Amino acid sequence: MKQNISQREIAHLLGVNVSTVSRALKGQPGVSPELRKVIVDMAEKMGYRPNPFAVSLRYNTTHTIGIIVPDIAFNHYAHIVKWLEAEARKNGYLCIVTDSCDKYSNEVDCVERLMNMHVEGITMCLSQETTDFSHLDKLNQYNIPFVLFDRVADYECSTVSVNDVDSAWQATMHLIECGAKRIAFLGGPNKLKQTIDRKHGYLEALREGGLPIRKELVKCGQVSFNAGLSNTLDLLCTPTPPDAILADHGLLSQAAFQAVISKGLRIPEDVAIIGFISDWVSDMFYPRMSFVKQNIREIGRKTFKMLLDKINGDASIKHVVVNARLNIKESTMVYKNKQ
Amino acid sequence: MKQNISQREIAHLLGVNVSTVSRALKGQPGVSPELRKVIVDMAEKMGYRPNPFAVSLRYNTTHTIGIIVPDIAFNHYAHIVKWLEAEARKNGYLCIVTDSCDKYSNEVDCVERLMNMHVEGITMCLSQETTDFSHLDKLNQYNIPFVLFDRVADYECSTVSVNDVDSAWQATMHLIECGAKRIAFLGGPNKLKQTIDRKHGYLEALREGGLPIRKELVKCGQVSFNAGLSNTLDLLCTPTPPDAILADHGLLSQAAFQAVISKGLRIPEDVAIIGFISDWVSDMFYPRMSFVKQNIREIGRKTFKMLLDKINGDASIKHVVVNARLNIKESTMVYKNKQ
DNA sequence: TTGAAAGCGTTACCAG
DNA sequence: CTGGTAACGCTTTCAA
Repeated sequence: MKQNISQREIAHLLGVNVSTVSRALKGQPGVSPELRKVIVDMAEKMGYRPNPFAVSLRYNTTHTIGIIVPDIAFNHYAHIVKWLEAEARKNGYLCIVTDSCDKYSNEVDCVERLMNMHVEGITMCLSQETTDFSHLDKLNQYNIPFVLFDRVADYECSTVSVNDVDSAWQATMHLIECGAKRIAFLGGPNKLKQTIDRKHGYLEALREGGLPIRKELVKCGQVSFNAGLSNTLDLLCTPTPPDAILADHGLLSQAAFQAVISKGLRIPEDVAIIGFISDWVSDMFYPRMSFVKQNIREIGRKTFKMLLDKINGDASIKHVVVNARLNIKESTMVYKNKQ
Repeated sequence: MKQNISQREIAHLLGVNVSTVSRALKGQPGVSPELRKVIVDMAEKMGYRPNPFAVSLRYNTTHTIGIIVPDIAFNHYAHIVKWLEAEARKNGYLCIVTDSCDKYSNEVDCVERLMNMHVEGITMCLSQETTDFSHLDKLNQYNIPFVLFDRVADYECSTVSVNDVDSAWQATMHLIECGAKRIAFLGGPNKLKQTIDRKHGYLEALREGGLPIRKELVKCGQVSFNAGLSNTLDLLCTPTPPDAILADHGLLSQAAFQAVISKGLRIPEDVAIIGFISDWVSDMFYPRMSFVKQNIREIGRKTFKMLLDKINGDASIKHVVVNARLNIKESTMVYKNKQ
């Protein structure tokens, strides 16, 4: 049962000074080759590991970043975390992962805990509730680098996001081309920028496509499976239900799908569906769901890169957009001629 | 732009000693109420945050645990991480999450990095390749507490797992009761204990159910979507294909489902499928997939609890089994009378 | 080439 | 009740 061994102990055992041990182990000049070998061998033998806290204390650096996601169990975010972690590892960083459960209060708490831990930087996806940015102000005050990804906000800071307006526009246009006349938009909270942008793209497409904008076809609410389910059921139970649905988020897409099925309606003949989901999730539906394909790996890589640059002193504010594109599957493959 | 402020600086500003500041901020006795208030107010005003590295250095404790999963992007593991993180937070711990990508070499590296970080404990799900446990030996040597979850091994250490043998037995029995005569087992590597156990349950059930054991219906290989796909296709392309499939892992379940669909076969009429997946994943399939329901939250909670006990000095080795039970959906709802 | 000592921020012990 | 100081493990500067 080994104890943590320190440089001092090695020095003591060898009858040399700690500073010599330090130099030898760090490969710094100023130690004779013979002595160095003796020291290195001893360190090896004793299972020496540098104490990261002593090093951190000295250098004020931790080689650690913080990640905050709304729900680590949801595949979209988990996937991004995977790539963030992969990039972090390549660059010698460890990731402290925290989950806000999509709640603002938790998000604030996560920031607080990560600040207390003195992570070198933070990358986060905002909760759906977040409209107050004082926690981000705090990060700025303390000069802690951070980058927002996926869900960004109207806040002066670096971001990595998806072309929300345009991809929603494309999705809606596609539905129009499929012959849909009554396209519903199933979204998150009205205050969430991601939803605002995607809704904007949707509305623009309706306008350009010459379809009337019907307020009753726009259903925004919580990003949750249950909210998505009941909102979709509401849509379907009106006298003039939608013939197509654009869902703003993976959870809502799944909920919409199930709601439609549960009403005994056919996809895509009765209702076409397109959502913001991953490809492997799309494949699980029957029929497979058309979706807005986001380059998740790229989001992860770009986000980490940007954060690393900031950690290394880049003070500029950048906005990177990782383009998403449509991927058409059976859930929208229909040519309708209604009304 | 605030700098990190130290107790020393506060002491300096107030013309008192650091030790007094320390006592005041820690709420320890031995400071007059008035002075304490002055110090606390000043600390507040200056935005003082204790430096965790100084504290760690002092106490040799980090309030950090390490988590190693085979694939953080896969919902089953991501879900467990969610609950682990939730428990950790409640207890004042942060989680360093690492992803082994189901590779042994990465797993060893993750252990190494977490040890270097001096996490207080590690909880991990082994990679499918892991048959050498020298990295666990190392953890024991250094007296670093750890707990294995989900995938455990024949190694003397604390574990939290699912009743693999029994749940596979139940699943197989269920298929037999549905009238299946040729039940295939789609599993992970033959050396993976999880697969061994589940296969064992499957074979036992066949025996008890009076069905012959057919070697050609047991397909074990990589745990990956592609391996699952090709193995299932192999099964389906034989002259006497299976009429039911038990899949050993979520990825394999999904792969099996798609393989069957892609061959134009009906579920469950031609091939019934049951897998080890989560409920929300089950719901996405059409027809919904019968599954072995694992209590993921309980796995997370029990694992963290056990690790925390170890950190607090409990040296005993415990094996907790979180029971899983069948959840029957449409993918096996059929009564066949074949042959 | 090697040693001695100071310092990073915090806490604990001992004096006053 | 308050101050001084040593200690945690490591690095760096200065001196020998």
